[in-house]
Amino acid sequence: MPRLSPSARRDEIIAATLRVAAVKGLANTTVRDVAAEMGTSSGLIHHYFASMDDVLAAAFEEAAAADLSGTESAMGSCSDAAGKLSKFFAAYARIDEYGAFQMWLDAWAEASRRPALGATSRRLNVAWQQLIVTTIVSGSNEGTMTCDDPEATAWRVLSLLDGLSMQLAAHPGVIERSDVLDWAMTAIEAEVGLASGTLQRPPDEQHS
Amino acid sequence: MPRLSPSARRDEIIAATLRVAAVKGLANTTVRDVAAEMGTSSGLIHHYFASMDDVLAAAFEEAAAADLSGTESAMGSCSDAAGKLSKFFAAYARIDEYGAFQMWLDAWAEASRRPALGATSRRLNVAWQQLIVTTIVSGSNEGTMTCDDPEATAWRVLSLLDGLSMQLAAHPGVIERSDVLDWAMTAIEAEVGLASGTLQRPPDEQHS
DNA sequence: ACCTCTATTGGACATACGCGCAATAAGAGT
DNA sequence: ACTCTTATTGCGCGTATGTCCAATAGAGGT
Repeated sequence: MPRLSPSARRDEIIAATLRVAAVKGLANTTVRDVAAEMGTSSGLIHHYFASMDDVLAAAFEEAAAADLSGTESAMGSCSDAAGKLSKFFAAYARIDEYGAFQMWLDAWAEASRRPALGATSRRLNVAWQQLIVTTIVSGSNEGTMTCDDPEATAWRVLSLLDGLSMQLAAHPGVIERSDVLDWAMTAIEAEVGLASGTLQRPPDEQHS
Repeated sequence: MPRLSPSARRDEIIAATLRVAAVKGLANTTVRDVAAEMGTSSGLIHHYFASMDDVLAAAFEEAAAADLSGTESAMGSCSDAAGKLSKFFAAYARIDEYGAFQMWLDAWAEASRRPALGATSRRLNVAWQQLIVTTIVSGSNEGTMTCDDPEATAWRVLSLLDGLSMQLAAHPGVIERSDVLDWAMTAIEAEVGLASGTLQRPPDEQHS
């Protein structure tokens, strides 16, 4: 196999890991799977990562951080706090439609068994929560929102969203995808003192 | 080891599997672990179960069904709907304190990859939701609660509870255990038109 | 007592895993 | 051309897994 620069090879390992994990799940992705996906030897992977735990953590970090920064920049296109929240939910919806939510389920289940993956999962989860917190705070400063405890509200809304999305991913059909967003948006409207229906619901996309 | 009747031995295999799984997690529980826990040989397990998958599915089913029926009977000790809801949350809290929540995380993550486990997980999850639904309906009949859509309310409350508990299990320390129950109970109070604080909060148990 | 059924044993077998390491080869700087 | 660095190989080690099977032992019926 062609000799690559360390950073290019590292990126390719992460990309290959994500391709495998999308099919087999994060927890069931092995060193040999990744090596076969790249068409290289398995030893190469340990030349760049000290352990498989680190590979999985880096891969999860890559995917989740991309989703996070994408959401962050989408929110940046709105100047008002309510508009930012609408963008937040629209971005979240796009992510779990793509099937990326399964990776979060894998990460949460493995968090207590793989230290590096657990630390990454925790950090990114908190980052998502902080996205909501700062928006609520800016809404308070605008005077359009009121909230006693933005930290707690953010955890409640994010956990509601996560819990509902988990049903969507694990038990397809028990609830509707469009309900998930609507319910979560209604919940945060009530939490921050917005009139129900203020936040713009994303169009309900039809799938085959 | 004493020779047992097939049904007794089957039950003991399941019980031993749960004892191990509480510590190592469902996904990481092996045939040898279970055999060692029982003090028997590993071959014995395959005399009763065709595969390890079947053992895990049976164990998960047993544990989740036991938690469910335990909660159901605890709720039966109250005649009023609000009392039943208080019992529901108290029972839920006891379950996730025991560490059984990790098992649900494993089940949700694997649901889309293991059909048997997925079907069991779905069925029991719906049963938990229906526990809330029937209580809300009986509260409506009593005249103590009002709810436009008990099915939707039940999914929202259960998902909030699951989402928050997941943070508790996967990322210890990011939120407080006592907050989880309090937030979920406050949410359902608002959903069914009970005054905030009506439901009895379980005492906050201290751990070492 | 014997016999039959089967619960139970203990280990073999093939496979898979993470990880480490000596050997190889490719590219960059001189 | 020559050297030095290091990306890459290919395989081996130790361990763990699920599954299978011939052999053993214990209990109940006759």
